[in-house]
Amino acid sequence: MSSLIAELTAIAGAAFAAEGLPQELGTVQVSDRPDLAQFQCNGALPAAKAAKQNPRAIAEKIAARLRANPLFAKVEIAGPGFLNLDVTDAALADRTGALAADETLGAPKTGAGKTAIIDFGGANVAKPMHVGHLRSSVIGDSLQRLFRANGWHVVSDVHLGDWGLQMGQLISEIGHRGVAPIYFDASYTGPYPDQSPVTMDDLEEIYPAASAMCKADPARLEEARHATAELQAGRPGYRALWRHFFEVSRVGLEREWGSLGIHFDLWKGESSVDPLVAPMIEDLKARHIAVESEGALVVPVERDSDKKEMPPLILVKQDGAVLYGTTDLATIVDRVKEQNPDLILYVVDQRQHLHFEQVFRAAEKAGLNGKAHLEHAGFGTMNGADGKPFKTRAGGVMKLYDLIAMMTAEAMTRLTEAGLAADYPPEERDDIARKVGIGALKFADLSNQRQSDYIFDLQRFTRFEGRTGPYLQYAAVRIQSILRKAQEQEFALADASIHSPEERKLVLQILALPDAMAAAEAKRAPNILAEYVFELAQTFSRFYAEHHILSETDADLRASRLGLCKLTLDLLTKVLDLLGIEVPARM
RNA sequence: GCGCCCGUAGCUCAGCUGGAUAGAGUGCUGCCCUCCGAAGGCAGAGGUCACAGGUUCGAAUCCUGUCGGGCGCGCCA
Repeated sequence: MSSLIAELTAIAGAAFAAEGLPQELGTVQVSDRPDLAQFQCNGALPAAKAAKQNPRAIAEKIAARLRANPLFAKVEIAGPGFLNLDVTDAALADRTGALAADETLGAPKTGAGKTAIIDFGGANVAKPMHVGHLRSSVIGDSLQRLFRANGWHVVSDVHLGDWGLQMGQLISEIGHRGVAPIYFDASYTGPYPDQSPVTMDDLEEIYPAASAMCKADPARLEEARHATAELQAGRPGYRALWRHFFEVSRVGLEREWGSLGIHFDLWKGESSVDPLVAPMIEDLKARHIAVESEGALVVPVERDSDKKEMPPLILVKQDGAVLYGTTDLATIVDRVKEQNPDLILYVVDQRQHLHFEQVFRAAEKAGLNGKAHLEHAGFGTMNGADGKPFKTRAGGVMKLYDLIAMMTAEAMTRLTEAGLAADYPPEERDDIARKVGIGALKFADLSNQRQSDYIFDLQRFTRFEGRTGPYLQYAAVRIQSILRKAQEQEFALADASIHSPEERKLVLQILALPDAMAAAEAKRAPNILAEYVFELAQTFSRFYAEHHILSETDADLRASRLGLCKLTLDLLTKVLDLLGIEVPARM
């Protein structure tokens, strides 16, 4: 099914075409002036400009054609030539019934038959997740949910950082500590123990220590570099140890993302494409796409049209090691071979934009990307109240785990203050606090425009008033409560019909969902969904404040209003789900 | 030095493929619970859309410049 806006646009487009004007001029949008009309079409203005005619005269011709269509309750010309349109209540109710009957709630099928790989998460093996991973995870997860809902075949990939120097640093540090000598015995050929010699907690302690050691002592750094090279060359003991790091980390990371309701289809990493690197380099050299420069092997990616300096992508550095641009390129080769995607979307910090531009150019130059459109959906940083990247009070990097604990604790405080869930079992209270805390964090993050930085404000995010996650969860819970009572009284539900301005506005907002989903996908912008769902809740509140529902004595009217409640709840739940936010059963 | 992003209400932010009176939340003032969860609803005050030019019938939106802020710029990821 198509959206109402799409239907109106098609009708208006046909009217323009019938007048010998471009069909695209028929674009219909929700009116900027809801006091004047439900929808508007501005096409007569550019048409007049091109044809050097009076816009009102053109608008009049279009209006005459539209008036012949019984769909419209009103077709008016206003101002310099705006077409103001109202749709009949019968048509609105009809479209609403169709949307309610559709199990996807009218999701636009923009991705039908297409495959997207979404690369997000950005975590590293052996390192705990911190606030820097929050946005990639939350935005990437919302995009994977949205793309799936819109009919895409989505493959999400964490693309772990698991193959660089940090691995060599860990290995050499463990060697020095002598906690697992068997892995360092060059004469031993295995098998190696199944049980990891280190836990995630160990790694969290060892990694910073190893990193500091390498910084302080050039000899240790050299050792780490050597260990990295040996690992990549396949030394059995190091490979076995690395496998332990990977598995131990994976368990920890899955638990952490799991607590946020985030899941990945693939747990690949830089190491996964290691076997593809050497053949790829040989291929690029043979085709003279990769050339030698200052002792390194690079792919020049500058173009004549560049306004800025565009450094080449370095594939192999002077010492023979490969860089993350190399593994990124090999990952494209792997993805094209495995999935043949139409789109590869990288949800990574905006500061890496130049890097991705280099990688994409190199991939396109070498024809490695198949039919895939390569796109970097960058995002800004989460800052503290001082406008600088968010830190703990002590000034250190805040772990994601601690941030979530903080949000959950604050949510519990708010619930207690409001006297909510007071007599529920403790486990349920904890569960509600967790959902509210995470919902607050996700909604705050996702309601900002993706590219811009934003300021973390614990108090503001967890409020139940205003534009917050908790407010939306509360709105949904309140409707659930109404429906529960309706069920207890065995009240019937019916398709929505329109008897008042508040009902009409709510129906119009409901019918706009497919457009919000399409726009959010096109711009890779979850904030469009966040805005939509907030407006939906607000529109419902106005309807709710104005009308009796359970206490309505006219049974047909009551059934229609209950139907509207149910549909609103379904949409609220669905859009919150697209944002990765759960609604508690009660609170 | 070169380049990218940003500057909108006291505060936090939308809006930016040009279009009618620039929006929301919060904060402030006032009104609304003998009825479904008032964590709500209604109303009001609050803006030279950083500044200066330009294009256009029309600019927060496009172009140029200035000022202010953030970020990036070959062998880290």
